[in-house]
Amino acid sequence: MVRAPCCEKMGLKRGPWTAEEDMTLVAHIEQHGHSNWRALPKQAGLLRCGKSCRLRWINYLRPDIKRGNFTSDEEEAIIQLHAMLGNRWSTIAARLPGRTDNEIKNVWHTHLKKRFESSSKPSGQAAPKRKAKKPAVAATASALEGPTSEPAASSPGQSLSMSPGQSLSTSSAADYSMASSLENTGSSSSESEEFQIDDSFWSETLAMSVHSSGSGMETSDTFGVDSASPSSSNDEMDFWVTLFMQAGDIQSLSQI
DNA sequence: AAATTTCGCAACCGCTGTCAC
DNA sequence: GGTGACAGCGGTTGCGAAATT
Repeated sequence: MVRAPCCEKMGLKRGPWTAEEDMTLVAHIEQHGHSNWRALPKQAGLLRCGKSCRLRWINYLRPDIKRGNFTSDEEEAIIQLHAMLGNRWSTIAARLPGRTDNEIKNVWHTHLKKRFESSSKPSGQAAPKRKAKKPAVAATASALEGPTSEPAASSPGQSLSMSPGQSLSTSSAADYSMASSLENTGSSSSESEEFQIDDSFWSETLAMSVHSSGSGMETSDTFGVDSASPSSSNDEMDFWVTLFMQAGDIQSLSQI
């Protein structure tokens, strides 16, 4: 199938977003929503293609995005989920409230992958050559600190930017319990810290997935983060995730 | 202190899936 | 059923900043 380019290259801006562009986009989405990404930049008066606007919103401007370093529990969760799901970053992201697929993908490729690979080797030494240089996204986040910049509220170091009445209102209690489970273990991970996961985290996580699948395949409610996404493949993926999780649970039970 | 190397992150590109006509 | 438009996803890249030499 031949497709037109996602946007006309002529006259459209590329590269890093400015604070003004961010504010324009946020203001427009808050007012009109984002039912049509392709038309949105024109309506908002942005010289960007819809794809770029969507990406910026999803990965950075959404109010429910959790900023700051990944906790060791989150990192462990990513490793576990990646082992089950492979490079299905969006699916993994759906299990980590407030984290984006892009962010998770970056974290994986930058250090989790190395850590995972080195830990899978017999004499592996996960010795990072460098320490983390700064809180995640601090650089660009500062550009957002403006009068109307709602997302600036999600500043680096903030532990959990979403609130129950916010955009995640469609998220289930399970998401929140997972989030709090992740949060409760507290502090951001230091590189020297061995990542260890509280047993209760996985038992909770597995329990909730088993519970949610108890009445069939109604898992989308439980895990869905973005209710706006109409994709039925999400439901299907949830089904498989649940299945994987159950399988893991069953295996672990059978080993007892 | 300067040059070089390495890392982390934001953004882009191209492909696929879904939906409407 | 075929086609085109759109949204979404995953891989990749470019660049700025930090660490190292």
